[in-house]
Amino acid sequence: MLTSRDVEAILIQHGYRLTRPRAAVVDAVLKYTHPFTAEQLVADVGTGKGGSIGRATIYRTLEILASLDVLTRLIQPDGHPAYICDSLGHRHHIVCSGCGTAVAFTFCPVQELVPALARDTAFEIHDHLLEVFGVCPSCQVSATSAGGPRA
Amino acid sequence: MLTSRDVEAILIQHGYRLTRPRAAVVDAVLKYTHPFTAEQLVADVGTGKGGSIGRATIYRTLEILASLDVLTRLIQPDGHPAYICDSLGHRHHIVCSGCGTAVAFTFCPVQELVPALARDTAFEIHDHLLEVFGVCPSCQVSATSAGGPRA
DNA sequence: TCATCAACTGATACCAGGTGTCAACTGGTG
DNA sequence: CACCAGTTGACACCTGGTATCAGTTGATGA
Repeated sequence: MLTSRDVEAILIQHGYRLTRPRAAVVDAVLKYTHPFTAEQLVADVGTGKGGSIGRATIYRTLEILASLDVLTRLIQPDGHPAYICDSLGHRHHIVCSGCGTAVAFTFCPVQELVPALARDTAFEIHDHLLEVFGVCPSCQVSATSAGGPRA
Repeated sequence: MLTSRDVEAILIQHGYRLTRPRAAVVDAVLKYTHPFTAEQLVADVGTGKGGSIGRATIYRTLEILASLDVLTRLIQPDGHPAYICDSLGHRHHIVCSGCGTAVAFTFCPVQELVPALARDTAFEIHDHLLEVFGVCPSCQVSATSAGGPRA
């Protein structure tokens, strides 16, 4: 698990300044256990709340953190982009459509598929996007205890 | 490959009326060989052009067609949603980041992963999202002939 | 400690994509 | 033909994200 020190070190390593607003964004980001949207972060640390960080700054910082692989950008079931911060490296997530909990998994089935896919389609494959959606154990329980799930 | 007749039959089968605007949207949709965005469709058949179909109607019709699996909703490399219409069933796409060409593949590596993932995470897995991005053969050629690719 | 300067910030206006509303219209049915 | 639910199109609105720019901040060297 990353700490704010780690992230700050990464920022500096890459030639970014460590400013107060950035530190605040990093702190907030590390507190999330679920995927969060940019707007959520704006609501949390944006102007008028505990913090007073401008929208633009927050979006810019998210951009930077994502480019440094500190944050992973993922797509929510409703199609909206979200971010999650767990640790470095290539990984995918299962996201609970009930409570939003995300669990990461490092095994990437697409990487195994890439050679065959490249051969079959003659495409040069550069990247991929994979999200899995489902219901986490605790949401399964509450759905059952609530009298059975209903579409 | 689907024809407009097929799609119209599907619509009626599911209790939707076959109206002139819907038929026009279906026709337009079937003409696309590449993934297209809703706004593109609005530009093509929307008010003021050859057609005169309202934005809302186009969005609504896309929604219906996607819910009937006539259209597949996919995510473009820039993160914007797009639609593609090739045929029915579960499938994924490789999208060329140069020209937008999409090639479908029916083999889904995620389905094989689902049991293990469900066991490991205790999630009930319902759905997934998979897009692969790359460069198609003809874009590879033009990149080379244009003096070599550049990051 | 101070001066300098580029990087950074926050406010604001703006833009694009998408949705909600509602009166008018249309197609299917009897 | 009359009726009515489903559908349409115009339009206002909302939301997420971006561009701009004057002012501020932090790192650096003297």
